[in-house]
Formats: sequence, structure tokens, C-alpha cells
Amino acid sequence: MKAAPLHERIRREIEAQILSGAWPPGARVPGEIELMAQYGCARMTVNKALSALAHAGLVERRRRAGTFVARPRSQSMVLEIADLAREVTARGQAYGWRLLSRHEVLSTLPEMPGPVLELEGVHLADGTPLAFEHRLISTAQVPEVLAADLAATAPGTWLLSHVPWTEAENRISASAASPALARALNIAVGDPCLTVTRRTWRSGAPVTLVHQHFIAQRHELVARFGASGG
Amino acid sequence: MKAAPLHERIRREIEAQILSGAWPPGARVPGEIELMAQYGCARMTVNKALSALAHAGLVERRRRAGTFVARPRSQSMVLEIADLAREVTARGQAYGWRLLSRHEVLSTLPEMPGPVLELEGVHLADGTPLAFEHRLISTAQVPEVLAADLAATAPGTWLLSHVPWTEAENRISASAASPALARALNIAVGDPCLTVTRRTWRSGAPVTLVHQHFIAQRHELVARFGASGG
DNA sequence: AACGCGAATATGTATAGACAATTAGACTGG
DNA sequence: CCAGTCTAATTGTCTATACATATTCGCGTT
Repeated sequence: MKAAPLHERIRREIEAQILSGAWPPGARVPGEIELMAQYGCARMTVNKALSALAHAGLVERRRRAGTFVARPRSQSMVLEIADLAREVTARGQAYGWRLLSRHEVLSTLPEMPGPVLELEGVHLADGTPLAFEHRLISTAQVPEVLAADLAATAPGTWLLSHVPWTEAENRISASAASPALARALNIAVGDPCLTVTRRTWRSGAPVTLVHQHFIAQRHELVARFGASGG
Repeated sequence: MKAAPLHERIRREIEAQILSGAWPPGARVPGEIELMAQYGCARMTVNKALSALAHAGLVERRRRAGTFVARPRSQSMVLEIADLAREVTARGQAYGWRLLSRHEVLSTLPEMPGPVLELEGVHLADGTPLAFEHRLISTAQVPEVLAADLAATAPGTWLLSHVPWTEAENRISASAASPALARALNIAVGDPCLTVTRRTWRSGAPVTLVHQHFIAQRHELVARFGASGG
């Protein structure tokens, strides 16, 4: 094991106290002066440790009052939403994409008004359908997309490497397959699907709005929370 | 608007360059010495800004080489999984919990072997079923749970305030309602459900394993990615 | 061309000190 | 008893400096 920097060690030791329950929510964490004496280091060093914990949400710091163990309000998990192409190949399957339709239309959706490119297609894993995708891309924001070969490259993959994101929102729900969806995915009408609706913006302006319907048995989203050190 | 600290301003300006696409992935970000001259400040200050960006995954820093805009590998969203009681009341509905069964059993599940408390119950919003919950709690890890009144308090709520967490994993999928599930939730057999399977550990030892089946129409999970400054 | 080695460079960590900002708690006057 | 004020404790930010550490680059040797 490599020697951890001092501020990291301090952070970890305080974190351990909190996670073990020895310092319950609301408990006072030793102040900077105190820790500085305890570890025999400069205040900047303990500050770095405590600031990191505050940033991670494990402690709350208030001037004049001190540092306190934060009460867990909600578990915030990290949900990695990888590009589907990458995710499928990472599982050792062959990824495929079949573009079903492509239209330039004028959207009147309040979430995404204006000229858009409307796409429909199916993501395949080892040749069998995995998910159906319906997507709108703002051609005002991303005019280059009109020249892209979206039959060869899935739009998500293309966007990921061509358009910088600033904000995104995923809504995850379940739904029953509609007749059209069932036909595209080769499943029975009414079969459960995991639906991910993603909206992304670039500095406030909508870039893309996508609905992905996964065949329930073939896909799962995983979100993890680990002690921030890991 | 309040005056932002200098390191924050520096961080935001670099972030803006990256998010706007002006500095594409792989591009070199000005080094600490350069920024130090540009902003007329100490190196520690720009270091703080760049370190924060590196921690957020926006840039990658390599000694001797420099600082570079990171290529987005996957979008990692933050999924807030709040306590259901809190989430329901936050929506202005009355929260309810009905305990259906409670057994102390010896689990042989590989994910969670040993003595467990097995619980089943239904979460209610405004009196109508919202989700069915099946839960195992390790009584070796959490012996106090045997004395808790889990008819009055939902086990998730109880655990949140009594047991410190260290690791958790959520798996999100969709499924069709089984006859038993349909009866408990008062829906039709085969109706789509959003299933969240959560496992939590305390320093490596399993604490609880829970399956929550949400009625698809009544629940949605939301994950957000915002520019780290927001 | 291949290999090894040293040096230059950029980041990583840490120090000691200074001042600013915030605010809990004590104090004071009515 | 209450409201306003002052004080001091604590964190937040910043500087200037020093040395540690990793790694690329170029050079010289083979």
C-alpha cells in the first residue's frame, strides 16, 4: 500500500468515525484547531480534509458554530448512464443499431419547441432487440446532426462525442408495451418495459429528448453508493 | 449576487470553456503557473480550482504532462433515493404503511445468509397502495430491529435513523405483477411495475436486502446531472 | 534503431501566517 | 422579559514558499 497523504488520512479517520456510528448525526466533529494539534499539522491540511467531507455531504460546517455530522436526508446514489454501445460491448455482446425512421419536423412540444430531427430505432445486443429509442434532437442547437450518418452510428453515441452537455435529467419508469413498441422489439403487447426518458440541455437550451424502452428481462440500471473514499 | 471566491470564479470560467465546447475533450487546459499569472493569484488558489474540476471528473491531471479536458466516459447522474415516507409527504400526500407479515427466519440466500427478519408490507399514499415491499434485515447486524415497532414505522424509515450505512446498491428494473403482488397492490395481474432492489452493507456485512415494487403509473425515479457548480 | 538514464516540468502536498466573513452566545439597555 | 448590540469563536479564503513525486523528453550509449 502506498503512503496516503496526510489530509487523506485525516479525512478517512473522521469518515470512519461517522460511518461506524461512533459519531452519530448531529454530533460535533473536532474543530480545525483541535485536529491541527492532534495531528501536528497546519490548519490548511485539516481544512482540506474537512472541506472534502463537507463537499461529500458527510458533515456540515457552520462558521462560529463548528463542524457537525450531517443527518442523512436521502441516499444519493450515483447512477452511471453509459452509452448503450459501450455498455453492451462491455458485457461481451455485439452491439447493433437499426434506424427505423428519420424526419425533420417542427416540434410543438413545450419541452422542446422548434425544428427538430425525429428519430426512431432499435438497439440490438447480439442481434436481438434490447431497446427501442424515440429521439428528438434540436437542429437549432445541433445543426451538424443533419449531416451525421445516424444509420451507422446510434444517435446517443454520436451526440456523446459531438455535443457537450451541461445539464441532463433522467426519468425512470415502467410501462406496458404498446402494439407499435411490441412489434419493434418483437415482444408481446403489454409486456413490461423499463422506460428511461432523458432530456439534456446546453446552457439552458434543450438539446435532445429521448425515450428508451428496454425489454424488462434484458436490462437493469444499477446505482451505487459507496463510502466516498472508494 | 454575492461575490464568489476567486478559486470558485476560476473554476467556473474553466468549466464554462469546457461545457461550451470551446475546449474539446483532450484539449490542454492552461497550467497552474499560466493561470496564476493570468489571474494574478497564488498557485494554491488555481490548484484548488483545478483540483475541484479534476475531482468532478471534468479534467484529468497528469504530473509533468499537464491538465486536459476529460473525455466523457459515461454520464454519471445523481439519483436521490429518499425515504418513501418523506417523498410522499413532500408531494403533499398522506403517507401510510401497512405491515403484512413479519417472520424471523434463517436465510440461506447467498446474498444474505444467516438469521434475518423478513418483512412484507405496502406503502400507501393518500390511502391507496403505492408500492409493495419485501425486506430482509440481518438480525446479526441489527439486533435492535427485533424490538422496533415496524407496524407503526416503515422499516426503511426506521433503518435510516438507526443504522449507519457504508455501501448501498440499487438495481432498477421493470416486471409484470405476479398474482400475489397484484392482490397486495390492488392492480391487475401482469400490470407493469417498477422494481427497485436495494442492498446495503455496513463495512462489508449485509444489513438489508429489499425489493420495492412500485405501481408504474404512480411512481417515477428521477436522476439529475447538473454542472457541478449549480 | 533500441535502450537506459538524467533532467526538466507540472502537479501534489504541506507550512505558517494573515485577514475576511459569519454567527452563537454573552451582554446591555429599556 | 425582550430587543438590539458587541464579542469572540470558527470556518473561509488567500499568499508565498518549499519540497515531494511522477512522468515526459531528449540525450548519449550501445
